[in-house]
Amino acid sequence: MVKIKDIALKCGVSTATVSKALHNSSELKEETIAYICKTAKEMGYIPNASARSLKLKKTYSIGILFVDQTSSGLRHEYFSSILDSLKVAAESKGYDVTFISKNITNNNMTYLEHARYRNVDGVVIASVDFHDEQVIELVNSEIPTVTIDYIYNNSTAIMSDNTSGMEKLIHYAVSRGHKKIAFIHGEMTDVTNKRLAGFYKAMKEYNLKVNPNYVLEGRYHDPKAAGQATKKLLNSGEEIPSCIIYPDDVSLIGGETAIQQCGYKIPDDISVIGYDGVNISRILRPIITTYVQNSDALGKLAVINLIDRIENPNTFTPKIVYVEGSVQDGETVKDIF
Amino acid sequence: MVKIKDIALKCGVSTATVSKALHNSSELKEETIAYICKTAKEMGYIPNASARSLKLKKTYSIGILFVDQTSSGLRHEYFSSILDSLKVAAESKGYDVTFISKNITNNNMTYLEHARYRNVDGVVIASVDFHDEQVIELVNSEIPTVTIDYIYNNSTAIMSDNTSGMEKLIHYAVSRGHKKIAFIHGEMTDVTNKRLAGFYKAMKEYNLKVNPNYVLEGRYHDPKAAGQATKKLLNSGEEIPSCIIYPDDVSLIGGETAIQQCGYKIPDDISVIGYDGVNISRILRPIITTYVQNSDALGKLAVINLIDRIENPNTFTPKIVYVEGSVQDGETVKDIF
DNA sequence: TTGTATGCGTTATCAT
DNA sequence: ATGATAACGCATACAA
Repeated sequence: MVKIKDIALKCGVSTATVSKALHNSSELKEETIAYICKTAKEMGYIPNASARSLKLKKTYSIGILFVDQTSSGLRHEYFSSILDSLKVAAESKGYDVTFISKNITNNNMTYLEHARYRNVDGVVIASVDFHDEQVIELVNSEIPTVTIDYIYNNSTAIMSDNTSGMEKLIHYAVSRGHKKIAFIHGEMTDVTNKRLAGFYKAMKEYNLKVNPNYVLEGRYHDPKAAGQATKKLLNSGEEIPSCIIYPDDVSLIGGETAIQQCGYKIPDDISVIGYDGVNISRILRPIITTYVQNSDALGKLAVINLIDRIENPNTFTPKIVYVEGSVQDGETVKDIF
Repeated sequence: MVKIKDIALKCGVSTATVSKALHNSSELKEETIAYICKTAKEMGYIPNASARSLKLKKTYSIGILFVDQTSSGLRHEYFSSILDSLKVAAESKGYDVTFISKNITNNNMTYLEHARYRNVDGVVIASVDFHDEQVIELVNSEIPTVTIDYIYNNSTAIMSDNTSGMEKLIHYAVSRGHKKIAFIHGEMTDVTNKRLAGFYKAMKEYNLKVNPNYVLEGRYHDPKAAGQATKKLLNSGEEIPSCIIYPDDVSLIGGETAIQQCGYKIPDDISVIGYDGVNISRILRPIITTYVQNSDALGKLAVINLIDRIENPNTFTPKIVYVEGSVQDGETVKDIF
């Protein structure tokens, strides 16, 4: 690998001059810069990030924290598309992306230790257990962080607006004439709480009574759980709802199967609504009526805000950025008037 | 950040001794090591990867190269699950994972330049245009590489065995009594060529004639293209096939819609077979009969082989590792005897 | 306008 | 068994 010293030798100047030339320093004569840069390119010079980082205490790389449990968040389209947009945004700003995890080497580092070890300039935290002590430690550290879908009081948060998302769905369902709306939600996480809040709030706005038996717990990305909850709902002896909202599009598919097994037709007898707006929701027939989360914007905004904080630490104050999605007008909700 | 010097000061020894202690050098007295390591931990010492890398010319990090076009490979479950398993395997070996791309900083680096800049110890190449000059440059460089689903003659390749995958599918279809088998394949890539080879080979083995009109081109992950090809097939005036094989599970869904629109029932009139075995294939009803690619094994093997090459450069010779998947016995193929 | 010298944190060689 | 010191490649304060 050719280094600054080599260029200096070839050009008959000092390493300092070369370094300055490569940074387009105004101290140097135009022609010196041109000459040095030209030979540097000819010699195939590539700076050494490690050396630079050691000197500058800055790596131009950001860490990305995805949970590293058995079934990583990466496998969910919502997160993989966040990762993708995040990566693109970071690269366009000159930052590289590195995964942060616990298990680096044998000497079990914490997230914070790992981030320090790699000297990342900041970390985007997504899809983790936000109550994990190690995550909290990281957020409270000197390392700039941005969280996705969770709010700490000292870190910027990019939020897919789950409350307004639910409100929009209820609004949509009501505008189609639905009044008996059931909500099968995911396990009790913060996201779920927000959706529940939106659900109750919107129902109240329309003066619709919420039948307590119409609110059931399923699990995210678990069609079987959704199916079970659906059957429980339909076999309870209670009047059946005209519309069921599911935790996500994948759960919805499990729900659809259960509904059909109970002898009902979609959407003629029962309408169904999903959440996420994953790719498949547009491919299946009937097209799924669902709430499309703007995962592209989430990833991009996370990076923009993180880098802004990194590069302007003085003007920084924690922000909460809400990202709105939109209702996908599919074919699983029937007009009933 | 506490550094070796701080520990040395506190312990009243030299930095050299601390460094040795932290590496469990046999030169040192047991008790010295114990004492130094204890205080190091107490002081919250974390090594500095940049400094270490500068000295050792080794970063304990590997690059991962995904295409960075508009629609990144990351969005396909096949690749995101490869990435996930790859990440887990790398971390368990003490290596971190960094994305390699073109656009780092303004001064458009090539893949190779980027890899050199970050001093990654090796690169896993997946989901790219393998004819891209920059990719070829990287593979031919001094940096160890492992490719996924493509073979260069001087780099280890981890291959999802597309030929035997197709053979297994044909075998499965034939064992169910099918003879009139159509194959809608993806655009003409190397993967497609392998699948075509497997298709023709297996058909020949069973002495089944391939109707040329039964082989059509669709596009990967494009249900619309699959639907069009399906309609072309069914409206050609030709006798309809009893079974259609699609480029992937998502395409299959588009095919199913087309088949139903043409007035046929699945699988009673026409059986369908997918490829990939994505999550959704198990969730939909009917469950998709498909070839499940072992993406976990692919990611893991890529890392294992890459690290092996990194750590044992002398004993290395390029290998080709074939990873077999298995037929998922779904509900979209009918027995016809 | 250019050069000299130093230090970033670590490891390794060679003394002691 | 431990310590002094140089070197890794780069950027910068300061000198010339």
